[in-house]
Amino acid sequence: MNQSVWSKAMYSSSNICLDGCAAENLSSFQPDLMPSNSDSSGVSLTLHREGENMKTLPDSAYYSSVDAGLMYSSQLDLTSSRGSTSGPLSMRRHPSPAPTSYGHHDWNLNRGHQAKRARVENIIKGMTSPPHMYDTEVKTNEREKTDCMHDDEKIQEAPSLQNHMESMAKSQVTRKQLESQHQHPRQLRTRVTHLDGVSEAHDPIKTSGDAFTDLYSEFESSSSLKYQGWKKVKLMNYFQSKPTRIRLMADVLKYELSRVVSKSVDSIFKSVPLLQTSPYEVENVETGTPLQPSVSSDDDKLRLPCCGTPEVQTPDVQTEALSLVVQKHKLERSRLTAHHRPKSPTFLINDSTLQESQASEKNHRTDHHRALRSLQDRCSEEHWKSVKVRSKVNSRSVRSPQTHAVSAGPVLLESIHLPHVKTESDSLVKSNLYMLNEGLTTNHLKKAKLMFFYTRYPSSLVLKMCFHDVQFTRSITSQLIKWFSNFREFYYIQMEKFARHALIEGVADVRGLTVGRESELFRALNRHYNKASDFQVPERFLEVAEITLREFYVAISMGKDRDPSWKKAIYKVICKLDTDVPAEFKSHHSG
DNA sequence: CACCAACCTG
DNA sequence: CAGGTTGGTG
Repeated sequence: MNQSVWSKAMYSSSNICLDGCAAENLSSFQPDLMPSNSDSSGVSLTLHREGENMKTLPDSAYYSSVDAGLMYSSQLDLTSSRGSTSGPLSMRRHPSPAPTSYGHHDWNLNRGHQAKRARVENIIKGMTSPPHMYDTEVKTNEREKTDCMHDDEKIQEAPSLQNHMESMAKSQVTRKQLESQHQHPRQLRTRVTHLDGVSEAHDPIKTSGDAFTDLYSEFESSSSLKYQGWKKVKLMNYFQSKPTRIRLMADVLKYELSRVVSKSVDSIFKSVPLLQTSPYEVENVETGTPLQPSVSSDDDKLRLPCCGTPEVQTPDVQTEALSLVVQKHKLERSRLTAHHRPKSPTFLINDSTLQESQASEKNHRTDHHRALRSLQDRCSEEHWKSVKVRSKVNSRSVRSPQTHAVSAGPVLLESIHLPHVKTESDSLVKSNLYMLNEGLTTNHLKKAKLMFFYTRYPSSLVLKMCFHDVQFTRSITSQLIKWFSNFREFYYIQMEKFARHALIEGVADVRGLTVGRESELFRALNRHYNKASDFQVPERFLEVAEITLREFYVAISMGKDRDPSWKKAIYKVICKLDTDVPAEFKSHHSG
């Protein structure tokens, strides 16, 4: 067939011409070639490409300009669908203005609540203590609250408990305030009393009559006469013997504490990955199955750094203290906007995850992002479920055991970045993360595989950006490079295999070689790099795969494979088709 | 010599 | 996927 021969010839010159040849030039004559495609129907490797193009190629339009040439017939389709920019990749080109976990959307949505709460808090502040007292008072409360706990509790729960109590106190008082400013003064007052009591009653010495009286008078001065009656009752108690009063307050304190503690414990258990329930789910009402593009955070980067704050046990090679510090203020801010929820040092990871998920959720994440996140969630979870940390494991044996890793783990992509998040008390966390070599975990590996969909030959800079959570020692670097080398190896092996297969099958024209999402080739690749198939593979990858396949096909059909290094020419072509890795993979550090 | 990528092997 | 080897490069 002349047509075939001609097209082959044209194609075979691609290596030479494609670099300099503008895509337009190619596309200009493609229309004439297309009709001949009818003879490709028998090609096993051709699958729905024609039908797919109109719909799936839009994304590639973004890339087409990057790599002029090698577009083959797809160029035609590109032009016809260029107008569409709704593809998932559009995000890449038009990144969200607020890529951090603290997007504007999130911020705006929270502002209202914040403002409200701020107002209420001001009111409450005014009621409970002079403005200048508030901050110190809170701190005092925290210290005192923890003091009255049992030692073991104190050690592990103090930080979270105090946060919890703090937030609970606020939310409770707030709620009361809003609900019944005048209708249930008693309850309100009781609340305030409790709160004050908690802070004051504990320390018999500090709980001097003066302090107490001050609080009451303070409160009273800003209260209406409606409180008078109740106040009398309260004052009677107040004028009881000091021991009695203290006992009373102690009881109140005990009650509050036990209630809060149990609540805290409950929430903690609910949020433990072990129990298949992530705080995220709790908050968002059953995010769904793992594969479902759950809304988890994508600011993986921030996540860990934030989480690990308390007692970070620096693991082997990790040096994450820095990021932890850097991120701390962000955590603080996040806490302000995040819903009041119990926080525990041990589970801060989940917490921050939630924060990010909230933020990201509101950031109009694309399906693409969600897919990425969900995958990460899932794979993270998977690793969290693992039980052993070794420095050199056959990932296969590592991964296999986990099976019902069902619920969407809140840990992110960079949960991966967890190697450093070894909190003292979280033997749970620590022991559930598989560490491969030098701080690289199985999650890092997964991430690397996904990155392969974008870049087959990542530069060291890209690697550093995407794996900013690991210290780039020589071995880490070479390890990552080795991974991609392995990825490529598999990739090219598949390409060669399918190209030869196509030849054997009698495919006479490269145009008959296509790579669609339904093709066996793609399935093989997807199986390898995206086992869970929960990541939306960029359309561009399909194009690159197709190009690669065709390069192999042509080379083999021309007998180039007799040259020992015949593949190198192909590598040279393919390495130019790398595209930027989406921001989600990269560091979110603003620095 | 160091470094990298491909290759080969287990 | 990791180790080791090989070949190319600077």
